[in-house]
Amino acid sequence: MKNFLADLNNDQRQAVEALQGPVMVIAGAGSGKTRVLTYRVAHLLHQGADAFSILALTFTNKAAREMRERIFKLVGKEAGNVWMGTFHSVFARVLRVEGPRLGYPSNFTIYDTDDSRRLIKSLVSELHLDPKLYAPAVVHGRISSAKSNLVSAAEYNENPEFTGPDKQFNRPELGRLYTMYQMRLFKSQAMDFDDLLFNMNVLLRDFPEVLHKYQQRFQYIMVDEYQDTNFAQYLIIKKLAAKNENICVVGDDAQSIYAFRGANIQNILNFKKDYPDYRLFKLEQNYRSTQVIVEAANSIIAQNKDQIQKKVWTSNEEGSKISVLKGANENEEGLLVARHLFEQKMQYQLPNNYFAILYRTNAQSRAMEEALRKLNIPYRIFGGLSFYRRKEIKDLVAYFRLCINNYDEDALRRIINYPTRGIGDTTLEKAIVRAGELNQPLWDILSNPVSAGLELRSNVMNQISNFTTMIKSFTVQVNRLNAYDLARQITMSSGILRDLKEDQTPEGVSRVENIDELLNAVRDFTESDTTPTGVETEEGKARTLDVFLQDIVLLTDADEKEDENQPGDKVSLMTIHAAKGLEFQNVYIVGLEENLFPSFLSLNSRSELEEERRLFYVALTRAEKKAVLSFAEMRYKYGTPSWNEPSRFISEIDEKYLDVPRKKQIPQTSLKSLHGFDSPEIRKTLGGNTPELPVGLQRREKQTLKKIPLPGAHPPPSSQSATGPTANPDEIQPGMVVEHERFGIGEVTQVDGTGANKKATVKFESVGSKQLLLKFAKLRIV
DNA sequence: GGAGGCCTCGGAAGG
DNA sequence: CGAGGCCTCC
Repeated sequence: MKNFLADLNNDQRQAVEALQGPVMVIAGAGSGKTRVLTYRVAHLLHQGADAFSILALTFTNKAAREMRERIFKLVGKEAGNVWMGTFHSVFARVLRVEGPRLGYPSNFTIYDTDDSRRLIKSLVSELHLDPKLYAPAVVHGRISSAKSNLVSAAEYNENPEFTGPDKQFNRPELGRLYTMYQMRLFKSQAMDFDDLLFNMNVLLRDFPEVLHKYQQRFQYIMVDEYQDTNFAQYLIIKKLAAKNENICVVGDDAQSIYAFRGANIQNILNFKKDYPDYRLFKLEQNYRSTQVIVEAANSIIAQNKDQIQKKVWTSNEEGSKISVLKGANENEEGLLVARHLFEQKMQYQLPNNYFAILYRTNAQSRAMEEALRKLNIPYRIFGGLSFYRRKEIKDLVAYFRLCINNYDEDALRRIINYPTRGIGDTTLEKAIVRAGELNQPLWDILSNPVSAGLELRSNVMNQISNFTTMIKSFTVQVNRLNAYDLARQITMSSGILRDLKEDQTPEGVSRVENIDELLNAVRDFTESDTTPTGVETEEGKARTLDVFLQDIVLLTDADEKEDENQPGDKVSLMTIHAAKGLEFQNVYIVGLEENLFPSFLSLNSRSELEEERRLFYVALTRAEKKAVLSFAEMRYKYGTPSWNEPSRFISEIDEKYLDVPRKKQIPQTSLKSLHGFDSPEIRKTLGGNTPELPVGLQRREKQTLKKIPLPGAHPPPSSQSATGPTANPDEIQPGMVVEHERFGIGEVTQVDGTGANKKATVKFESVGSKQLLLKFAKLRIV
């Protein structure tokens, strides 16, 4: 057996070997975080742990897949039995089993964000509310935020803390919308993404036998990117881990960039409060980047107040300094970047895929694309519309959904008249009203229109009957045919393909190709032994369409393979958010201007500004060898020109890491001339700068959303543990009286192990007996 | 039901 | 400026 622990440095190995008890690993950028997680799982398996008792949670399918592959390389096929996946996929899997306790069938449908918004839009219209005030995205955001904080619709409506701001913003019906939204989801036998976490919490809260069962099953729990967890996720982990407390969370507070979508950095800062006898490991050696990049990144992040102290360092080469490019406008910036990239590529003979261009907002990609095209440099943009969110795919998938779950109202409404079959808005409207009056699902009304008292012309009645009969004929096949055969049958008989083929434009042809691509994916699934998200299908379990469908809603564009029509060696273009977790030899961070990066929306609060700074930290630490920063003196924003100073983040980097003395490259004179140019007169003639009022309104909305308090919320973080004079581990002997910074005075009753593994059993006056690893316990001999 | 004109609005994005 | 939603008109 290969001693794979030898592949690890000292800190990594300790984190891997600390299998029992609560463990927090603070992993600096590029410090081998994934390595620790994967080796930990491998080590657990080598130590005899049952693969089925290990739960490893990630935020993206990609991270889960990569981890699984790496564990497979270390331990072989046993890796397939580890519960490994995203929060959503793992708990969806549990809810397929336990959902009936909450009244959901095990084949419940999962609504994605688009489905949820469509439902809200329809509710707003049914209630005759102002669609501008109750924009689906706003309403959904508020509901989502409540659910992420485990606030139910009933609690929401009772609590003025939520309803107050709604009234204030002229949206008094928001609570009612939340209630109705949940009712409609339930009637559709559907959960949205937030429900997967919310309902998992309900299960663990209300069903002690379920709690017990999964506490028993998941003996070892690991969580990646812990700094990104929200309250609902935090509480699930805490409950599941409560019995064994074999919980290991890995993260980096310096890379927390998702507070805006509910991530709560307090979860990482307060781990020590939840698990007072936790062990903390810091991975501080960076293996990715040059000294210049590591040190420059350190000098940036040092400006933040909220952080866990650590010193990231590297033994890599010093490397070349960070270049700064200045363009007169965004197009010139693009050209300078493209030229610089081209020169690097030629000088060092590098492939295109060694380069990435990172930006703050998607809109910045255009200038970069144009410049790259001019120089014939191939590129790939990440972060477009995901395959499964395209209209033609959602339409066909809606057929699949409706066949599997006849009560899926969103799917029903989406396809009842697509392709056109004479069941128009008026008819649908009547049926919906009737469904409301009888409090019955829309599907039941349409299945029995006569007994429901629907009065329609006979040919419309016929069309409805044809439609429901067709769907039912598919439904009975779900368990008889394999996924591919049924999917093909639906595609052919529904008329979708015929409809799409009528459109001979390039877009139309591409839509037909996409349908083919979806069918290929179904065939792959039918013939393979894993689901689309990579979970192994159970032995002997049929590859039916419902199993396929359960999975694909959890996929995103990040899970898609490269365009097969245009494979090859390309420069990567993406937002910094999308670049998290990736690395490139050469990284360009563009658009480094005040009001863009940091975003003007972040400038009013320290915490938001600090998140922008962490974002810049993430961007810089993606680079292995060379980082280049660029900015434009002027760029068009919404069609009007705007002038901004170079970003503060450039000047926050210690000058010695920049390859041009900053005084020359971004000289004060330049700033002055910028100011001179940006005179009120000029702004006036050019039609002003950015709009002000809508921005202000937006900001306030966001802040009230964030005000939703967390039930059982954490107190604010405390400072790091003090480092007083501590005893050498060798001195500790049984019988000694020692003092621990947190547990107080106690007597050493036993000492085991040697070296780094040496631990003492101490009987404390206040908290009783504790086992402490002496390397970390910081005991003072009294 | 679809084409075309008009209006509005603009952050980052996992599942 | 440009994308997307909505309305109108055929």
